[in-house]
Amino acid sequence: MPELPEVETIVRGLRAPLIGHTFSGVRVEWERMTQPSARELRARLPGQRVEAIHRRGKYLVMQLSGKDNLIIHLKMTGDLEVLPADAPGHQHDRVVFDLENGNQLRFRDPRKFGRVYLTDDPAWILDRLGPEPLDDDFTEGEFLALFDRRSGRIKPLLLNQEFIVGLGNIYADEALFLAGVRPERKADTLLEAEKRGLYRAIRQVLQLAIDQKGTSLADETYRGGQYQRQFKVYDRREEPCPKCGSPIQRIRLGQRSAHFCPNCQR
DNA sequence: CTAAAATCCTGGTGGC
DNA sequence: TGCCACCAGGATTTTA
Repeated sequence: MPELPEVETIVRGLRAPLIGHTFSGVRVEWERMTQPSARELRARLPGQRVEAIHRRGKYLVMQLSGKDNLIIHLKMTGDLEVLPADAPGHQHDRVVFDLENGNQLRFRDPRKFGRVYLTDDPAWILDRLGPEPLDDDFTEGEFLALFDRRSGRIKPLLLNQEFIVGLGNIYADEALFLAGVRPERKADTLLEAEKRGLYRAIRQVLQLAIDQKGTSLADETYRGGQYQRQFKVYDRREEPCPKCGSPIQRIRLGQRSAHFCPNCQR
């Protein structure tokens, strides 16, 4: 599942092949994945050049020369790659963008959860998002302030992109392990020292994962990252905790799995 | 306002 | 071997 480190890795890889190049067409294989419609994409996208590519949370944002923004969310199983137009296609290619230089940007997504937006006003998509955990100016004090009037359990809260962006099920579990906090703890019961530890843990886990070019899982399209080798708790049910040897537990929390060490996390 | 459940999707898996 | 129920989860929508 592409989370912040995977999207960041993909963004960095797309800059060289895309920036300065111009879209010449688009083919949509699954209508529900684009907004606006495929018809409108075909009318508006051709002729627009990619001027910059950024990441905001788990969204990939391409600034285009025609004042539009092409915004893509990979959700669970999406992946993007640039290939020559005559390279063999893939069964799960859902949206294929033609470029004037003879290449294609291909959005592959077996589960069809991904989304493609074209808009001249990205605010309606991006404005609700919480702070970027790795920004230099995202301070410990700002993180502490996020807990105002928050009473739900900490794990679902970390997954809420309006609270803070970038964490998905993997890195939320890993950050909570590093901070020594149980996923089912109520947010308003965390001590200030625990919140400070969680702030550091989130930034450490995400930065290390970016350094490893993200995580590659067997049932997902995204490949190349190595962070799965660093998992301390995620997908390690009944395996020994790397700190104390206790069996890692897996529970369900907010319709998601949560992994933790019952001894090291309180 | 916040919290939590339901929803969208398909490929892989385990049980029989 | 085939069939089928079930599981994985990011973000939006619905419900409380």
